[in-house]
Amino acid sequence: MTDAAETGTDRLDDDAATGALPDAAATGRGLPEATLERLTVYLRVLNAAESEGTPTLSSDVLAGAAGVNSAILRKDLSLLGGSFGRRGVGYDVPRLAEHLATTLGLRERWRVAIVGAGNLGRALAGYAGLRHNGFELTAIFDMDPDVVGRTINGLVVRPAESLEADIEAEQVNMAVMTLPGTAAQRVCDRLVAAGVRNILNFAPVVLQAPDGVNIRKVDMSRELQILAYYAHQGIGHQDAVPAEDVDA
Amino acid sequence: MTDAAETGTDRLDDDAATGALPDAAATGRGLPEATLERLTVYLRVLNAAESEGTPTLSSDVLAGAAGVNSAILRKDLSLLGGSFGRRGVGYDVPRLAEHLATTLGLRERWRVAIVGAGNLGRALAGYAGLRHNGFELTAIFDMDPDVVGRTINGLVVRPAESLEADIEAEQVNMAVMTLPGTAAQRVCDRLVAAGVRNILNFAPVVLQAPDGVNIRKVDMSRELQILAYYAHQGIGHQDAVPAEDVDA
DNA sequence: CGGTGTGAAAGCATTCACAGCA
DNA sequence: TGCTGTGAATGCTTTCACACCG
Repeated sequence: MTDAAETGTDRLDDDAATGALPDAAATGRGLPEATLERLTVYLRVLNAAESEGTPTLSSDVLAGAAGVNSAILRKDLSLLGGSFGRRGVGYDVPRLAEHLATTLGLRERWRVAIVGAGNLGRALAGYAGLRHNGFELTAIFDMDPDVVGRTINGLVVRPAESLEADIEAEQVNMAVMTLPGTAAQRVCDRLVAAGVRNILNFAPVVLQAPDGVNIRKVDMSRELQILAYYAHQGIGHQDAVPAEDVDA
Repeated sequence: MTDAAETGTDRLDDDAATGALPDAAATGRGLPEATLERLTVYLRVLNAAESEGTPTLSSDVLAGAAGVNSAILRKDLSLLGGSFGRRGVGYDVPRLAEHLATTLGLRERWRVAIVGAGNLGRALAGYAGLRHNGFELTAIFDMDPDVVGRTINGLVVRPAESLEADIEAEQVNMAVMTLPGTAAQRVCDRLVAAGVRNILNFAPVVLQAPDGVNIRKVDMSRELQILAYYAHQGIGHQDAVPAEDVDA
């Protein structure tokens, strides 16, 4: 009943509740959510800088490119422990990038299954950001017999029936759910039963799952609605950088 | 240079930086970001309950279905001003739903253009959550001549060249960017120049935009990376409800 | 100097706990 | 009695400001 029943050709939604960890920051493990979100942005900027051969970046420049102020960037990096900057110089780009990637767990091997081969599932299957960073797309499932058997990005879409067996056989340890809200909770239960402990959910539904299962939600209609709110109420929310000249 | 260059068949990414408003809460306008995110979830649950004919919902039940605790739900609703619950009974479902929708600006008419007709753009075009809630999909644009002219969900894909003219002619006031990172900043500039002040960005890029432009970002690779972090570091982040029996 | 790293202060958000109304 | 609405307390996050180093 928690299900807003979004059905149709596509399978969508995005969101990310802000569950804080029990105890966090200062320990080196257990970084604050807010910091984690920024780390992913820093990493992206660093990767871009690295592939351009930029050797170092000051906190001002890096922060500008990431759309945050430099104080919080330095604080974020200080939570990571090691010292990656040199005073008077800046941060060593490759070293910091590597450290961030490791901290985020991107040096592990993530075997990802996509469940739901609609437009959104196909979009994700071809998404470069998935293929990079240690994410290995292993399987795509769908319930629709017309879709099963088709090839997407080199992978044959498999029937939902083989979910459990394939997940175990291929050691899938991360799942992306791109399916209608009506099917989401059932599929989630099956994924969990099959041993998956990490789920990225695009269905517009609040999933119930046992403790120990990591779930994140991406909810596009949430983002649209919040945008509508800011547009409606006095214009002027800014999520982007206020037109400063920033360019790593 | 802030661009991580994600290219390919699809056009993806999701994220949402947490830009707080200047002064917020208590005034009735300017609700905290965190509250806004939850309001959209409450609204979804309320809509579901309403279409099932449930007349009232207690804060415990509503909170459970939304995946939050009841204290924060009551606090969130109290920020809205009006009193929508009756002590000893609960909240009047249709009344509260209507109030939330109005507060979020969903009773305005939003004329939305999608820029980028890849898989992700197509997924969004067919997304029921867009058609509901006052969002009216007005136009879809793409740069690829092979895609221009195709019909998606009843709309013919238009060439990027006509972006400015069409936006003005059809009074588009909200844009969704589902295109590669490499094109994102240029398109954003054009949208802003054409008068669009509300943008939902799926490209994996930090956009620069002048003050007064509302931008939100949805970044899937961010969500994947944060999931990887929790999976890597001691398992156990929970974003879903810890398997309580909640069902509106 | 220029720029990092970090305590201490300020600002937000969440939780508690209870008064008050139906 | 049951459940809302809300001040007060707690706990996070961000910002400030400055010591310290190359």
